[in-house]
Amino acid sequence: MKRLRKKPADYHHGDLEPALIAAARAILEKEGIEALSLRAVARAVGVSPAAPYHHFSDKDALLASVAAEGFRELTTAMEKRMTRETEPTRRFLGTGAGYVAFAAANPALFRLMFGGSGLRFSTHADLATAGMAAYDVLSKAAAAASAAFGRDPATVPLTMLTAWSLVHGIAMLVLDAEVAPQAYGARDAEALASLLLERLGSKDGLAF
Amino acid sequence: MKRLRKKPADYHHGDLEPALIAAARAILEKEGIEALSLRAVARAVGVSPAAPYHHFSDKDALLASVAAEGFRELTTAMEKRMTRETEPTRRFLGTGAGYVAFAAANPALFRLMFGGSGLRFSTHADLATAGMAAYDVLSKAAAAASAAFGRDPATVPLTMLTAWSLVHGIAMLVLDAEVAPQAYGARDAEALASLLLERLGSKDGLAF
DNA sequence: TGTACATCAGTGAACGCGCGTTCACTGATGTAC
DNA sequence: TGTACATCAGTGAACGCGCGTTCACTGATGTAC
Repeated sequence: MKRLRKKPADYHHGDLEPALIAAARAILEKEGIEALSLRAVARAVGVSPAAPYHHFSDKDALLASVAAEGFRELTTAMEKRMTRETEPTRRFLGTGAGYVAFAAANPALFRLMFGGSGLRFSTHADLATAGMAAYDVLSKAAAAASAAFGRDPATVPLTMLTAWSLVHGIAMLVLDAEVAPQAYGARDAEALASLLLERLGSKDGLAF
Repeated sequence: MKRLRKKPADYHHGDLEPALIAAARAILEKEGIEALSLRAVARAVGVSPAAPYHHFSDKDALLASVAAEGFRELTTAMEKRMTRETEPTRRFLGTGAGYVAFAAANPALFRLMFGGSGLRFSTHADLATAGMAAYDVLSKAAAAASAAFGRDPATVPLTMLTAWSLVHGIAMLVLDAEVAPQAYGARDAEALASLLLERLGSKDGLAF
């Protein structure tokens, strides 16, 4: 059990690491990636500029932690959205909708997660793990949908990649204000993604 | 010795504006967006840090010009790739392949064009125009393909958006190293995009 | 035709700024005895 | 039990840096006469 700290003038913050990550996310969404400096994060938490170095080896490590948290939330967003359905195809569509809903709710974080800064999966194990977990949700849902539809399992990777690309693309385009969901009669990005995915999945819905 | 300066002919650069844009692109691709400062660009061209201000009101204006040039090249990349084909469907597929090929050849520029920094179309008319022109190529090709296939013209916007999202998504994912074309038996990003697009366009190619 | 001169397109120094990171330090805390 | 002390998690000042932008300036150029 953690002992209660006296709130004012506490020399030791107690939960600095998660607090820094949370503050970084807040700055990211409110002021954008270019305002996200280590000093700004420390300032937001009310701590000296050197304090973060007791929890992160450098700025990149903090960014990687923020991105990893993002992937974990993306994973649960997809899972939650998926478990609202029982039919395999609808569950697959649900993961896509969850993906886009997450992106729309966390635009700057989403961009950070997907290469917005120079973060490398290869140098941050935690980030790579979290990324893989998110990938797996999409992948397994695609496999289940494909199987339920009686399709050759060999086609699963391409089906999965098609859906992922579509969903990632629409998320990015809406984030960039390149596409307005309303222009297509959709309430929001998630609805637009569902629309496109359903059209994609329906036989001869898209032949051209 | 004051007399030892550059040869007089060099005092006026003569083509500084395009030279700055070219240098900015080179830095962008070689060193990344975070290395792209106005001073670095001036340095690359061999000009004082204040010189760019005679051609661009501020750093953002230079970035917007670079992005606009990117959109113009994207447009011609799609057009060139499209005109290699005669059949409307294949022409449409060609625009998508051209789109991805451009992204793969100019990753950092592509990211700049699509919201990588905080550039706003609304504040840079030139950029907006160039963006629209690129959009039109894709849009018209989609309409032609749809018509040739005898589909309801009302479905064109969604077909176009589906293809755009797919192509934009696969471009981004390959740029982020999130997806390796080789893992899908494709030579490169362009080949992978063609693969997905063809599968998409073929009747019952993707039902799930 | 030659020239005065306005305009253009550079220079180079300076400005204030916020950044990432390091350093020696110190207050708080947990634990062995 | 009380206490000494190692360890932990902060502080605050300082570092060097490169940035965007401004300023007064000057050399080069084009043109009216």
